[in-house]
Amino acid sequence: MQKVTIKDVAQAAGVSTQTVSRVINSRPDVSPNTRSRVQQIITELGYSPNVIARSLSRGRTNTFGVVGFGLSYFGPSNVLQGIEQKSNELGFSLLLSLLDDFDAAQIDGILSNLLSRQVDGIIWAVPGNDRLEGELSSRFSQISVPVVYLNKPKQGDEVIAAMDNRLGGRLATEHLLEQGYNRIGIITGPIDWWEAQEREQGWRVTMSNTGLINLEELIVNGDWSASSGEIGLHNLLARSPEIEAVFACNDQMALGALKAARRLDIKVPVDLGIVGFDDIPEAAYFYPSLTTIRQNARSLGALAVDQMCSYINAREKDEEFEPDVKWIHPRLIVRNSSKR
Amino acid sequence: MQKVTIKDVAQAAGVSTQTVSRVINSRPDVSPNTRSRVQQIITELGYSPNVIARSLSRGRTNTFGVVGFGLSYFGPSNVLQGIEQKSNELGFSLLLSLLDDFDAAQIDGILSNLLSRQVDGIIWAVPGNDRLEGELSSRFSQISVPVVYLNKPKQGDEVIAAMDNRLGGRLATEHLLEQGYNRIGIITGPIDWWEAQEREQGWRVTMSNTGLINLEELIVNGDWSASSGEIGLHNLLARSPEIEAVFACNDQMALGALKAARRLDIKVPVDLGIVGFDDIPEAAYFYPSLTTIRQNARSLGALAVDQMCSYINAREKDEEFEPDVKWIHPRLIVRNSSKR
DNA sequence: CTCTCATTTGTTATCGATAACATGAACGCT
DNA sequence: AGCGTTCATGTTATCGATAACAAATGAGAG
Repeated sequence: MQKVTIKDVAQAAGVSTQTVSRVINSRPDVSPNTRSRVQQIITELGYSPNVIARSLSRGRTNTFGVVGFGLSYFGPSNVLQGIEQKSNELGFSLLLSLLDDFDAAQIDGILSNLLSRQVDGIIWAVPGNDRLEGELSSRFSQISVPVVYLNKPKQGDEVIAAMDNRLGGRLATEHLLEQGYNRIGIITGPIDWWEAQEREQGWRVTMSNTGLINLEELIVNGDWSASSGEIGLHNLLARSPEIEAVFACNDQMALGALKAARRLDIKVPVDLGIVGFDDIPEAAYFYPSLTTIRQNARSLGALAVDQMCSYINAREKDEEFEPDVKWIHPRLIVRNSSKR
Repeated sequence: MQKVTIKDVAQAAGVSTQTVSRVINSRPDVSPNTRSRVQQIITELGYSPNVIARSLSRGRTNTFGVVGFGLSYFGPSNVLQGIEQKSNELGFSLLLSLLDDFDAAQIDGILSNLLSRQVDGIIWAVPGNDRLEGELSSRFSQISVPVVYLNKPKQGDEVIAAMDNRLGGRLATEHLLEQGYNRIGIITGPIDWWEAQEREQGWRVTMSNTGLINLEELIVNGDWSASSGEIGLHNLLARSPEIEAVFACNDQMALGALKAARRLDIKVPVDLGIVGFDDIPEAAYFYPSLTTIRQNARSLGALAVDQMCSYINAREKDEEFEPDVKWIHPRLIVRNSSKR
C-alpha cells in the first residue's frame, strides 16, 4: 500500500495541490463545489496529510518535548498523565524522554534531541533537585523554544507550575496539632529534593509557632521508600522517645513507619499519630487507614500545558509573556491514623 | 538566535551542503582535511541537523508511536519505562499517547495521528481486553507500519511480547498448596482483561489437579482496586466459609483482602493464606508482608522494543519476519502472608 | 604519455507539504 | 464601455535535509 500524497489527491480531483491544501486546512477561499469534490476524493483515497512535511514547511511541529523522571513515583507519573491528556485536547503530541536519576550528563543529549526534532516547547517534568538546579540554568539559557518547569524552585524568570508542598506540610502539621498531638516529628524526603524541602518547611514554620524549641531532634531523613520510613521511625524514637506524632513526607514512608510502630507495639493513632503525603490509592487500606495530603498531580500537569500554550501564543503574536509560578493547592484527607 | 542550517555550515566551510551532509552522517567518501574543517565549523556554529527535514527526505523518522493505558497501574507504567529506556538506547524517540479506558472510539484518532506523523512502528502497550479485541484486528489490518503488541492474546499473526500470567497464577496457587492450604479461593481481575483471565486460568488448572470439584464457588470477581478486594473476600467467605487461602490477582486487591480479614478477625497467614500479584514496592510493608508474584515489566517493555527493531530490520532488507509471541516469566516472592 | 579507475566534490532533483505571489473570471459602478 | 474589486484557482519558491547522478582530480597501468 503506497502512501497517498497531496499530489495524488490533486491529480484525482483535477485541481492544484494548493487547492487541496486549502481544503485540508479549511481555508475560506475555496468554492463549495471544489471543496466537496476534493473532500470526497480525500476520503476515497484515504488520504491523510504527512505531518512531517507540514512541519517542515510551517516551521511548527505541534509537538511538545516532555522530560519526566521515571514513572515509579506516584506524583510524577500522574503529572505525566495530566500533561498527556491536556496536550491531546489541545492538539499537541508528546515526545517523551525519561531521566532516571538526577544525572546532569544525560540532560544535554535529551535536550538536543528534542530540539533537533523541532519541538514547539519543552515541558520539564523533573522534580526540582539541588544536584541539578545549578546545571539547569546554564543549559536552558541557550534554548530557543519555550520551556515550562514543574515542581521546581523559582530561580530567575522561569515559567513554573508547582504544587504548594509547603502548604501541604502545614496542613499535615496543623491537623496533628489540632488533634492534640504536641511533639510532632518528621520523616523528610531526600534533602536534595525541592519538594522534600518545602514539605519540611511547612512543618517547620507550623512547629516553630508552637514555641517548641530544638526542632532539629524531631527530624529524620528518609528517601521516599517504605524501608526508610521504617528505619526513620526507629531512629526518631531512639532519639526522642517522647514523640507523639510523625509527619511522614510521603505515603510509602508512612507505611514503613506504620510497620515500625507495629513492631514496637506502639498503637496508632492512640500512642502515635501518623500523617502521610500524596494519597496513593492504597493509603485508605493501610492499617490503620492513613491520613494524608492529597495532591492533584493530573491537574498540575494540565496546568503546565496551559501555561505552555499561552506562552507559545504570546510569543507568536510577539506579545510580552510574564514568566510566573502557578500553584496548585493540596488538601488534607483525614483517616484513622491521626484520629485521637 | 536564528537556527543554523546545513547551508550556513556549507557556506562557512566553503563546501557544498552535500559534503556537509556526508560529514554529519560519517560517510567514508570525504577527505580527512575537509572532514575536520567541516566538523570544526559545525561545533563553532553549534549546528545540529533538523531531524524533521531529514525524516522527510529519508522517509524514516526514528520514532516509535507508543500507545499506553493510563499510568495509574503499576504494570503498564513500568512497561512504559522499559520501552523508553530501550528505545533510547537504540536511538529511537517515542511519541506517547495514552488511552484512558477501553474505548474503541479513541483508537482511530490516535492511530491516524501516529501514522500521519510517520512513525516507524507502533508499540501497542494497552493490556489485552475483550472489549477491544474485536476492534483491534480490523483497525490494525490497514496499518502499513510494523506493530508490536504487549500483553494480549494471540489472534492471528501479531508480534507480541507478553508476561506469562498463567504461569504466575500457577506459581501462586502451587505455593499455597505446598504450604498446606487446600481450599484456595480467587479474587480475579476484571474479567474482560486478558491478564486477569490468564491468572485465573493458572489457578484453575492447578486447582483442578487437586481433584477439588465445584471450583466456581471459590471464584469472585474484582476490578483490581483494593476496595474490590475487600468486598471480594467478604463475598467469598459468605459463600464458602471453609476457604483456607485466597489468591488475589493483584497486590491492591490483596491489600483489600488483608483489610477485610482483619475486620473479620481472621488471622493471616494462620487462618487464611493470601498471595497477591505484581510485587508493588509497598507489598513488603503490608501487614503481614505480602507473598506475591513479581513481574519484571520493564524487561517486558524492552523485549517489545527489541522485537520491533528486528521487525523493522527484516522488513528493510525485505526478509521474512516470523510473527511470534515472546514470553517473560514471572516469579514467586514468598513473604509472611502465606507462611503456615 | 595517454587511458582507466578510484577518490573526492559538486549539481540537480526530491521528500510532501505550505507561503507568497500571480492570474483569470465575474461583478458592480460610474 | 472601462475599471477596480472580489473570489477562486494556479504557479513558483521554500522549508532543510538526502539521493542520485555528474564532474573534476590524481594515481597507477600499459
